[in-house]
Amino acid sequence: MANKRIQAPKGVSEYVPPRSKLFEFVRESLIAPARLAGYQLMELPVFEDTELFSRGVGASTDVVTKEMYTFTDRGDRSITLRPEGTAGAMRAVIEHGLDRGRLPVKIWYSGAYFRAERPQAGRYRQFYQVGIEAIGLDDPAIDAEVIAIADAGFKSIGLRQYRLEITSLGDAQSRAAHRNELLNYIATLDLDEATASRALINPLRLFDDKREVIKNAMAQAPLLMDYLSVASRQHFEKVKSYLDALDISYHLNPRMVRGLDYYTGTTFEFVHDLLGAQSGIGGGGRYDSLMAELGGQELSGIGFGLGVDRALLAAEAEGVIAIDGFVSDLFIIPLGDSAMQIVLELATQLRGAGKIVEIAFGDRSLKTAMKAADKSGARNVVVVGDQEIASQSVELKNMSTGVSVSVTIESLINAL
RNA sequence: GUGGACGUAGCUCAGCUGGUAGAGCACCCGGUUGUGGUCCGGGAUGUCGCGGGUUCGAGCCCCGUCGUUCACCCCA
Repeated sequence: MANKRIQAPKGVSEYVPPRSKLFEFVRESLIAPARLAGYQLMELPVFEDTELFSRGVGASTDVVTKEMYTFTDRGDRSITLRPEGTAGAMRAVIEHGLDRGRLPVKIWYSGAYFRAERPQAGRYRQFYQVGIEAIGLDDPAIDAEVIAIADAGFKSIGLRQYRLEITSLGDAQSRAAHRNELLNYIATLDLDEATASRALINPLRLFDDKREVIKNAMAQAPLLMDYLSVASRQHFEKVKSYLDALDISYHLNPRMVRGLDYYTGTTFEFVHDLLGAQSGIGGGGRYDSLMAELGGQELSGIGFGLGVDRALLAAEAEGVIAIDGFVSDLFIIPLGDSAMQIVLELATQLRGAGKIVEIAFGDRSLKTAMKAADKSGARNVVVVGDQEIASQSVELKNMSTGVSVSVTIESLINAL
């Protein structure tokens, strides 16, 4: 009886050579600007107490109500695979007392997140995000800095065909004032049951509906932007002026809706043109009450999450990155067993000096080994046999020019 | 979760109105004596996603299932 072939779980994204190199490049590029701005790493668990998300992300959100991987562990605890990064980061900040220390707390993180959705292009059940959080400052300048960091990441990959959309969700009083007006307006509409019940949970959702009928119906709906309190309005105006000063272009989108309940004030989203239905490559915003909600100090914060999978897809769609061959510095071909011992040692030495060095294993013919060297993408090749061991020198062959030069084994490192 | 399309060698795909599988690329070996990329010769590879059904006979038809993909939904 043949063994059943085991496949990866449905909808996970995975990266294997040679494309994994692009993934690595994209992930590192996205987070590099945060490092340069003084953000520090936080490495967190991929699973948390379920309550962290129902309280932090919001019990009414789709993410919490129907997309979480929740299970009971052996100690009868309800555990959930993290669907996003901010709640866990806040939990850790509070647990380690960072919110009682020097402010702002500036952290970055990177890793896998989980959502049990139906898979689609750019939407996976396990996906990768990098994110940052800046906690403990209300200064609109840091809103602009956070947005600028995300933008710098995308730009450094070479992405061009994306746009930044921003809005302000205001403070609690702004939203309360608007919510009443909006519900009154929605009450005048003739909606199907599903839409109506969604509207009751979060009326802002209707702004995001893609159906033409709803779009038209919502065209005259009151906008939150027009109900901002004086403080919220001033804050948002400042953020915009800083973005202008940074020469970061943005589109005001007063109808933007975010799926996580904790967002307040400045909120933003990066949308890419070439990605189909799953076009958001990153997003984030300010959260005024999340820290307190999770039992920490009453501090406001702002952060973002950028989709590594989608940024990679976008970069490929734009043709700004492509798989190139693997390149190494040196390929060493040992002839015979005593040569192998020396080569093993030599390779270790060169690698210690930071050189990428591969060895021809398997005792194959020289011709075959040369072919292997060619295919490996090595810039240089040396053969080590009895002659070389006796003379302590090797012919260093440049694979692109075909030219060899004689160098002593000792000085090989300088010749690479 | 709902609906549509798809699932044949590592990859891209072909396979006529059902008669038990092929191409290109890639891969492996060789073209003698210690040097690759071209060329020539040779070679391996698939339980045709999986399970069941119809049939004398199924990669081709039917059902189920798993997966992929696109849209809805949702969002990174």
